[in-house]
Amino acid sequence: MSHPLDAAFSALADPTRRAILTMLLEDDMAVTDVAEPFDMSLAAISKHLGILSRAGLITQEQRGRVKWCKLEPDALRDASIWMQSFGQLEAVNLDAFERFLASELADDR
Amino acid sequence: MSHPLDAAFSALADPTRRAILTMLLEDDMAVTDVAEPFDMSLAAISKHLGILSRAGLITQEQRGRVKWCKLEPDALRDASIWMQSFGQLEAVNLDAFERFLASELADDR
DNA sequence: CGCATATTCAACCATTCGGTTGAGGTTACC
DNA sequence: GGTAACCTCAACCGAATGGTTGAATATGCG
Repeated sequence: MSHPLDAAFSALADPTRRAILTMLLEDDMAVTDVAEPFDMSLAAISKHLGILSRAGLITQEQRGRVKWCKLEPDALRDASIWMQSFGQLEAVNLDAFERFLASELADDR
Repeated sequence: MSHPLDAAFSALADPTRRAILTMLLEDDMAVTDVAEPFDMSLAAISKHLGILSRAGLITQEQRGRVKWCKLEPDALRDASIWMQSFGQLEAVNLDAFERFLASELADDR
């Protein structure tokens, strides 16, 4: 799973993980509190959090004996942009975009 | 995998499938032509197309002996909307989009 | 110190995933 | 009609996924 989008999208593919992200939208939470509403073991939730963390969708900060989980909304941006490109390319003039890209790459040295 | 978002995101999690979607952005294609640039069997591509189709990201129309694959960009909307709810991802600005695509092309997998 | 709390680790299990191969069913062409 | 082109099906395989349990590791508290 080398590409970062792989990690992001496959992290988002699980409903439990999406629910966790939604919870974190309201506030940062400790692992145990994240686990509370779910009907599965704490260890399972811990794994889910690891996956979200490795995908960059959350960060975890240890403070004392509790580990706080924090949403990292920026990480959703690349994935969001990738998806929106399918809607937007119609609006955007593709030729102009390609010329832009060519000049961008040319300038870049 | 009951929730439609599950299907959409997990379909997007595979780089081969994202590459297929990108190809279909340019034009509708026959299954064999979709498969051509990839270093894997036709049957494997056929499976990928089935997954994309079941996720609603493409539609396939049989015409004669060839089955045409067509991008269904609307299907990305729900997933996109879901992601937008996370924070201040202001509507994608074109600069970010272009930078992203440039880097995407650069690491060319 | 001793015990409870918070979290992860390790081993295991069933299921799904992404690929292969080989056979088969349609459709088009000479 | 025979053959080639297009695509899927079915069976199989190794690896990854999502869950379990029980033990282990820190940290905080009385």
